[in-house]
Amino acid sequence: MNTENVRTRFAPSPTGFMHIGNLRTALYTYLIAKKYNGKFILRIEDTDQGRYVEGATDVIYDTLRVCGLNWDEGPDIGGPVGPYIQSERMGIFKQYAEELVKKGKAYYCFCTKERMDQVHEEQRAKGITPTYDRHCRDLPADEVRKLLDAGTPYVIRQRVPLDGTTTFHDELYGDITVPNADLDDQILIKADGMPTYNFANVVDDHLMGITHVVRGNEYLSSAPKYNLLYEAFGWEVPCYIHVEHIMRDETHKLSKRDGDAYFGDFVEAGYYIPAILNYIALLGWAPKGENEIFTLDELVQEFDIHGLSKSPAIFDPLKMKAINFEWIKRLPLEEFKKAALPYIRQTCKSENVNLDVLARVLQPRTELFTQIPERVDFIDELRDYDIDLYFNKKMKTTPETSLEALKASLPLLESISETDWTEENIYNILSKKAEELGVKVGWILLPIRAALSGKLSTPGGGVELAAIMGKEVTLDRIKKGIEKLSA
RNA sequence: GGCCCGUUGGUCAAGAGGUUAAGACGACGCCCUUUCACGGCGUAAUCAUGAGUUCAAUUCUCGUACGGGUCACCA
Repeated sequence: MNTENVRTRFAPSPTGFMHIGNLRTALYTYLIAKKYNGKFILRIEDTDQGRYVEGATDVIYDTLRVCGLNWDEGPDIGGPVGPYIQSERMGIFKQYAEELVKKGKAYYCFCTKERMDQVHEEQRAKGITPTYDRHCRDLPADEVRKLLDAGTPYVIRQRVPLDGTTTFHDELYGDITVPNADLDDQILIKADGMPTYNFANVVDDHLMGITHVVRGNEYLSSAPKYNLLYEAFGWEVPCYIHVEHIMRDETHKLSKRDGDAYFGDFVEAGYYIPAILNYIALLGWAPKGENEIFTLDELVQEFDIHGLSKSPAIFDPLKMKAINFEWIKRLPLEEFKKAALPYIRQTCKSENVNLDVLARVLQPRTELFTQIPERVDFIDELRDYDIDLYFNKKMKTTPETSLEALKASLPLLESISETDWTEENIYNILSKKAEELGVKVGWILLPIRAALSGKLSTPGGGVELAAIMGKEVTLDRIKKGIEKLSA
């Protein structure tokens, strides 16, 4: 594979959403460019007027930016081979098609849409694959001239060889050979003078000097026709890398219907962006070593197209969550705190909260940031809870023993001053008491945790919660617990 | 249906003729433990199928099954 002067491109259509599969293609494309110190180019393919969506281009920009997939050339920053928006390139394709006509590799076709519909229908009725019947392929030159002069609407079609085979090379799949007889004389220039996607793609990629084309597997079947086009022009064929789809299950692609197919969905769901990138990189690609956690820069180092998979990969939300969790755990505490704060503040508005301790206990148990609000909601307000909370088999606690424990703790905690209200001091004084009483420290701490939170599961144990919530709230809730247990 | 591609545990996957067939997620069990977790240790679980080549096939070849893709004046 050529690795000199690498130029790759990501060429999305602005649909208003960034499908996770598309983003993965963008990522791989970016990685190849960066790996070989090449250029990553962004080209917007917006020629489908019918599909125009307001603001859709911004979704592309924003997504790539927040992911760190920065492009070296593109519509907004320009570059030597612009314009980078396909709709602004419409004028340049027809001459290339006409060049092909001159070379005998393409021809004018005057068949109407209506005729084609009819032909296709008849073909289908006969059970044959609908293709162009090559009605205009061998029209005499003077007749073509006459029709053209008369202003007859026409399209330009590719003149595919009638026999022989075409072979193209894919970096992953190797050589793939197909009989030319199976290839259709596809339209290059439509009746409105605009190029078809397939044609514009070939011309643009060449004009932009693209050396590596990463695209979805759905283009595998049209690749031979691309090759024929490159050959007809005498252009160098780029290196193809076709990547398989991301599936929801064995038989279905991950699609918008699943509600979790778009990048934005995952951000909203509380995923950390570098973790999203990390996971999708792994879907269909395997690193050499055993490490699975990579930053974007590390991916650039590690990436190798030979680790790409030739079969579709099923998207596993569980694994993605695990990767996200791993990322969160590895975050420096300060960074975690910063990212978690907005989520904490959704349900915990209190100012008298030790955020450092809270962040610290939260971090190793946060898989998704969106899990945070529910987990800290007890801090502001203690909701009524069931007395069963005080039963714990392992520590041998019951509501009765808990009452004892709380009563014993209260004066001790009261004796700690506001300024000495630290985890260490709280723990020491309570564990000493436990020792005195000849019980496990949990015998005291479990009831405290229950009284402070009213919950079965909390971030941190009794000591941490007391430290997080402060002396005043702690004492208040322990008193409430004593009341409840005394009733 | 024609053509093209693919098929290793539940999932992602390593492997590129001879391996105890990695690792991760998940599951299960044990340990640790001031809850739930985290963490540590361990267990179970995979080469779609038939034939051929070979001293030897997960690995090479062919067939079969299954799955996907593609057959537009859409991109």
